[in-house]
Amino acid sequence: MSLDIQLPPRERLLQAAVELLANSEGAPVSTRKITELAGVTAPTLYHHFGDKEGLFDAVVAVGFEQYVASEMDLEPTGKPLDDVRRMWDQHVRFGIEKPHLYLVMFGKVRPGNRSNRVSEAEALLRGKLDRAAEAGHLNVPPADAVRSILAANIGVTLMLISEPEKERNFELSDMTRDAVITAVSSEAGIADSATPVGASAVVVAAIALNAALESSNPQQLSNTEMKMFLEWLHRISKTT
Amino acid sequence: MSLDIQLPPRERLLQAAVELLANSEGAPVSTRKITELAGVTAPTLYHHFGDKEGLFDAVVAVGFEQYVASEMDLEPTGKPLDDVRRMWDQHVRFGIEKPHLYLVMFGKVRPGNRSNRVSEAEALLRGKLDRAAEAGHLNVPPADAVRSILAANIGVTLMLISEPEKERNFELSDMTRDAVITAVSSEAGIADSATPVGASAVVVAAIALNAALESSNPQQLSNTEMKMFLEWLHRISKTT
DNA sequence: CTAGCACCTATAGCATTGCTATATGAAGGG
DNA sequence: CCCTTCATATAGCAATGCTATAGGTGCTAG
Repeated sequence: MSLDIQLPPRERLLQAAVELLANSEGAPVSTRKITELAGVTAPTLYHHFGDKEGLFDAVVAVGFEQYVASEMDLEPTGKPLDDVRRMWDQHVRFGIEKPHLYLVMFGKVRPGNRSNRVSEAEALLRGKLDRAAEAGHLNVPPADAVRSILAANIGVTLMLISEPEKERNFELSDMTRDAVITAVSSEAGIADSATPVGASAVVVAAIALNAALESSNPQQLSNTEMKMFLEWLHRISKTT
Repeated sequence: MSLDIQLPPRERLLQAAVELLANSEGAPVSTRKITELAGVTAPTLYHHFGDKEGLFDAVVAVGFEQYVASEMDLEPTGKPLDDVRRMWDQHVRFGIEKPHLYLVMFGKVRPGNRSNRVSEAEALLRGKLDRAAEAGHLNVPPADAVRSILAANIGVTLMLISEPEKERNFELSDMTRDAVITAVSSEAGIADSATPVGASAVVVAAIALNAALESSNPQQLSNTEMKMFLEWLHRISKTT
């Protein structure tokens, strides 16, 4: 039941924590299980990490470095706002692929006590947004843009994580991403909302009809007709 | 140290839980402190609520009802999307005013396991958005709009809660709110002031869709399907 | 009036949790 | 060879969520 590979205990503890964190679906992981799997006793853990939270911080630091690295691997596109979009996507992907790590990083909110990881993620985003601002692509201060984008990004990721895997609809991410980024950017100002991207009069009308039908069922169509009608309506409502 | 007011133990437990939850700044609240403050022993708690989580659920249910009530108190403005904006603001205000309750509701995310409160909040929003859709103010299906808005709303609220009270910048909320709502909305509503009095929303929407289809034929339906679809649309458009 | 029954509460204690006071071992420098 | 320093282990504490069991308490049936 212990990691036989003879590494220094510190590394074994980290490895054990990662493994248990990954396999226990969101359930709390005890220090005892960790030390047991690492083949080590309790004081060793506290000698090296001081705290359970210290150990988890170390684990998260590793994960966060991977996340940052995966972002740094990508070359800047030249359009800073496109970089921001890509960063958003990386963020979401990281959360989906390693939910346990992500939740340790961003999941436990405390009043008046912002977590380090949030600050670090903010700094990362800030870099890109400063460049966007220099290029005149922002219509709000970068500091404001960062907070808005990051808040939405975390909110979306948490929501996707909390959804059953099968039901996950990533359009949610794209939609919200473009919404907040467009809002802070001066490229396509907020004002042109009258002609939203990809929306056609047909889609708008189809959605409206669908909603209206749900609240009152007219008698002009039989049940089977209505069923088919609704399905087609649904298909029309789906853009792209 | 105990609540002297002689209420039924169940109520005393609820009251004690609320009080401790409110005063302990985000720190975990133990069942022992709760039962002690309520002047009651452990089994009583488990008899009435089954679980610590059960007790907290009951507490949260009370808080949520207040939240819903505060929303219901407001009369609809007539513009569904304005109602949505107000709902967003109510959500944020609730989170700021009762962070402990809010965090119990929305703070503990588990992979693949959406919380009841999220679903309930979704249903609330959904009501308003359906009306917006009926009025032709949406350019995405209401279900998608709900998720995007709610995810951003929760994200923003969590971020505001996690910030030191002095630094809180509520512009973050307004900015993000308008961003996501604008993104899902088509202010060029099809059924705005031109809505004939007395005509049902279904008929209006059907006529609008018919008109929209005449100018652009979508690819989602085959020719035969489209033919039948148009005929049914026609039947629906005929007022009885 | 009393026997029985359902409901509610208390006594006492279990297993697990994070963490630590203290002791033991090993490695290196004087 | 001793002494310091670092790293690990023994054993156990206090707090946690929860429960097996038993004891009231009030209501209804006989």
